[in-house]
Amino acid sequence: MKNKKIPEITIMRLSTYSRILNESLEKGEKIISSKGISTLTGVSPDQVRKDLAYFGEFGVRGIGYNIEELKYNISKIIGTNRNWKIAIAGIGHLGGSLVTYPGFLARGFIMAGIFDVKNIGEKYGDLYVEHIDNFEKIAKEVGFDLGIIVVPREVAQNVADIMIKSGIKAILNFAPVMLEVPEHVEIKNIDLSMFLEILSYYMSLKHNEI
Amino acid sequence: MKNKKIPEITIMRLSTYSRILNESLEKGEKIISSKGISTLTGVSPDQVRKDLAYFGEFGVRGIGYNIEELKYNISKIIGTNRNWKIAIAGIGHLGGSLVTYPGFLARGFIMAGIFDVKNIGEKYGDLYVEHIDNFEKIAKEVGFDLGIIVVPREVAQNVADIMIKSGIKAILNFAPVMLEVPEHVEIKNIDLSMFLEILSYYMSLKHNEI
DNA sequence: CCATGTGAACGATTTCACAGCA
DNA sequence: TGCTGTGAAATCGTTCACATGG
Repeated sequence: MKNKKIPEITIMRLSTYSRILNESLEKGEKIISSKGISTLTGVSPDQVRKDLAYFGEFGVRGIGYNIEELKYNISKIIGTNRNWKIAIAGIGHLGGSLVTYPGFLARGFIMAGIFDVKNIGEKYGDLYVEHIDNFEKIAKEVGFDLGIIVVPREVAQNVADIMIKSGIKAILNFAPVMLEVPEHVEIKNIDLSMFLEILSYYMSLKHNEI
Repeated sequence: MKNKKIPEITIMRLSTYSRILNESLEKGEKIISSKGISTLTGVSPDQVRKDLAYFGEFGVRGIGYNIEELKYNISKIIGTNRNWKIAIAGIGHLGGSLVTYPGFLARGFIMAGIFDVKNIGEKYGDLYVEHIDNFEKIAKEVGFDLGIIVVPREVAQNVADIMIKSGIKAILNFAPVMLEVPEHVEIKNIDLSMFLEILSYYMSLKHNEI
């Protein structure tokens, strides 16, 4: 129900439900049950219902969920009914690939500015690389909501500070450092190596068991 | 202690500890306390000690942890003391950027094969793009441990099946689908859009509070 | 009858508090 | 004394079981 703190993992699962609802819609389906969602996502039906119950009653007893409606409600919950504007800093290999990452646009995120300290003026999609020193000025014009940091770890905090000063509300950080941000800024750190290391751990575990 | 099931989040934190231990070593430090690790990672000191306690007693009471030693022990735990060989499938923007991702090599992962259905023969680093149809043959020669899937979601399961048939032990999947894999294969799914959606959720939360 | 919504039971993880030892 | 290692308590998340209502 309302007014309870929601675990982040619930939000992650909602994001997954949202994705598979789109796929079901594309297949022309209209109704789905928690069991159906479970099959497509690997999440237990109970869990699916509990996750949704945090936010309201979206289903019909004995029937299931109207897919279109549930999709709409989830997008309202996670905020993807708006079109957040993204600024990305760091156009190395990874950064460059994120600029054109099809998944972002598909979920309603708009790439609205790209920044670096070199290759200024180079074109990506329909944006040109701007110098990071112009971030604040351009942010005033464009109004970025969310920043993605893909710069070397030594300069990541600097870039974060610039973004925050310019009014960015959330940061997705791919640099392997813990960035210091004020209370009112949301931050999510992603270290891609970490995922390989988790797999490494499981592989070692098995190997050592034998 | 030994022989208890370890939560995956503990492994993720070990990976972080490992990273900051490297940084401390580079700065010439020798000893670190759980409090020091806490400062550098944002994990509580209690949590740090509990995480390490799953695997043994690595510290000295009243003193702290020898950094070099702890780093060695963690790398033994998560298996990064070995050099896992990686095959990557899908050399689009994201895939291409992962081939040369500096973080992977830095943590002991070796990019050992790259595969696609087009751009065959193109050079990345010191590897050439091979056709995915030759995966099994090349896997026999090279002995890949771990596969990274960065292909469109429609063909991701196919690619996974090929990798598994060729003896791959773990898969990191960037395609937004739940892949079916046998019990003995480890899989980790990453949907980059999900991270943006989590941030979107927190931004909406705040906006709606006002 | 069927699938949702939800308290209650359970299980897992984190925090607390302190004993143990250099 | 200072910091680790660890049971016990508290918190958090998941699963169970069933009442509810179309």
